[in-house]
Amino acid sequence: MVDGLEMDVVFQALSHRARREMLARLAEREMTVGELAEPLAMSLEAASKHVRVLERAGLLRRTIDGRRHICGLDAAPLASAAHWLRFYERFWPERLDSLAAMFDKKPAPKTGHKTTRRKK
Amino acid sequence: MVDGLEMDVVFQALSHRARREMLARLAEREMTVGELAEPLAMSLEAASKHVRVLERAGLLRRTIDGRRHICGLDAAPLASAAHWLRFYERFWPERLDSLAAMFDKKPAPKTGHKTTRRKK
DNA sequence: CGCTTGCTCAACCAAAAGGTTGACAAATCC
DNA sequence: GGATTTGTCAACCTTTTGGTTGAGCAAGCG
Repeated sequence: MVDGLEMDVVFQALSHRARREMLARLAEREMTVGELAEPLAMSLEAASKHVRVLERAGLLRRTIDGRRHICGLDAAPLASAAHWLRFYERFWPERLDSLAAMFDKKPAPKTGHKTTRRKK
Repeated sequence: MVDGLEMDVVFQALSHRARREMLARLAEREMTVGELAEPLAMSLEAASKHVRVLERAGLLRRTIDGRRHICGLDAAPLASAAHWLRFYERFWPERLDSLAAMFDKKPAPKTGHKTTRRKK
């Protein structure tokens, strides 16, 4: 079971919507910190902190060009994460249909997450 | 780009080593909270909190059997996470060799993460 | 019955996360 | 040179996270 300490920081970086959106946009093209911050409903400094988190996780590489900081995606740590997840493939339905269903469902079948009680 | 709010809670659940270890052990067999807690260097209550975090993320299902709480793996949210990650496949080296290398390297090639400076 | 086991709850705590604002530094523009 | 743009730093605040301990409850066991 491959599971470095690095995983902590990678998964944690992925656990915030704003950071995932940054990665998604970096997948299209390189961007400055300001560009990354622009669509986000927060201060530039807050966005800048998110950039730093991604950088610490190794998901973002920064090139300083004058006063602009140009950010690029580094997906390598995502490969590690995917590799870690792959171990559990055997436990989820292999047909992607049912996976797709998880995203499409209208009111969502109310995933009960009910705590069942065994033969009272 | 599929990216539900649920992702926050899943990735966050995965961001702690103890919780990942719990999942790994649940992949082998169902376990009680006490069993999950046993190998961990923390109080039972602390471990119990981790179990709760996994439960909130939908990664763990609990069945109450008398005084014992029996926990089982639910890998479905991991499928969502894997699906999210797959989008970035195109950005990492497809040969698994290099991925394997990332884990095997002895002193690790000191991933510089150096901030480069453009044509001063 | 009374003790032990398995677990949660409540209170508390320190540290980290996520956000703000104001000041400042360094490039670039005019 | 002066103003503007781009981003960081520092201080501060609130909420969440991760841990502790002590109490308590509900099953099971002798």
